[in-house]
Amino acid sequence: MAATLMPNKSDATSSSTAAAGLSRRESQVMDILHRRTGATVAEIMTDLPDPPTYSAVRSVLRILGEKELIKHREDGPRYIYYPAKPTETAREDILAHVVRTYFGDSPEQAVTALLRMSDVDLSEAEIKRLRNTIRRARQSGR
Amino acid sequence: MAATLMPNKSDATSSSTAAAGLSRRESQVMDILHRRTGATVAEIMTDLPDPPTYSAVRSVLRILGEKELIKHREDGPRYIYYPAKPTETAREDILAHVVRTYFGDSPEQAVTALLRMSDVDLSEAEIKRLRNTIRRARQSGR
DNA sequence: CCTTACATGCTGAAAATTCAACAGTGGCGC
DNA sequence: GCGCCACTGTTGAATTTTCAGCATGTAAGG
Repeated sequence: MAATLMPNKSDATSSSTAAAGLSRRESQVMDILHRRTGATVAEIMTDLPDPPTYSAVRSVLRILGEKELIKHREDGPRYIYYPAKPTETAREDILAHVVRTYFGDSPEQAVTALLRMSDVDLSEAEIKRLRNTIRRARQSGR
Repeated sequence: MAATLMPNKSDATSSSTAAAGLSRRESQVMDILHRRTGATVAEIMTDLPDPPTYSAVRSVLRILGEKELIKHREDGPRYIYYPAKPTETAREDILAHVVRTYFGDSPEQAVTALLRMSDVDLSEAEIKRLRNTIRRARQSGR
């Protein structure tokens, strides 16, 4: 049943960094943290679009910390910041958001777009693995 | 000067609404516009997380217009706003961003996550279509 | 023809975000 | 031991974002 993914729960936007209620800079930093699986302030600063000062980055980091969206671990003299929730969790959230927002709640269409977008990069092995995944889904699901 | 000052070559984050340089509200509105394929101010207001006043929405719309991110068409007495660039284009942008940020540049992994996330919703017909898509990619791509 | 309802366009202010300077702390080489 | 360097912690201000009120215009209804 569940024709689509889910009936509209409530909020129109829920977790695509900014859509989740984060400011521009906050989103950018979170993205970097996910992409690098943790990073130092210097690294974050390097990856940021219009590199602000060191202090500016630290301010954003502090706010993200207060919102409990990130944690930090000591690495000798400096800190390494990383998302409080695993990237895996964030993946689901953002995929759900993207599918709902840009693909009319159709995961299949998203998959198709994904494949078409990168087909030249798909190796045979990867395609094979994909087919397995699909087969598995087909068997277990229904 | 720390050795880590690098001119930003092509920004780390670049097109996931907010990551693209939009503010929180701006992102939310753009998302709604994509999701509804055009909407009136009233509709936008309804879908917005913490519904602000009519005027507030219009302000955001005005700014988005100045940035040429949206257009509007007249529908009798009111306007219908819609993204300046087709949703199709936005899809590619955001997918590229998501894949790069959350899936280590691996489209396959994204596809897998997508399938796993929604496998129970995949109908046989859809799976079949998917397999066709994959086969096509395999043949044409390489 | 006049009134009402609802929409847009605009302006100025409140709130939030973004930023930079300054102060404090600990490690490392000299 | 002493100074130097890199880093974190904090505060206050500039900029941007977000918002609401007011003025104006147009179509529908009496």
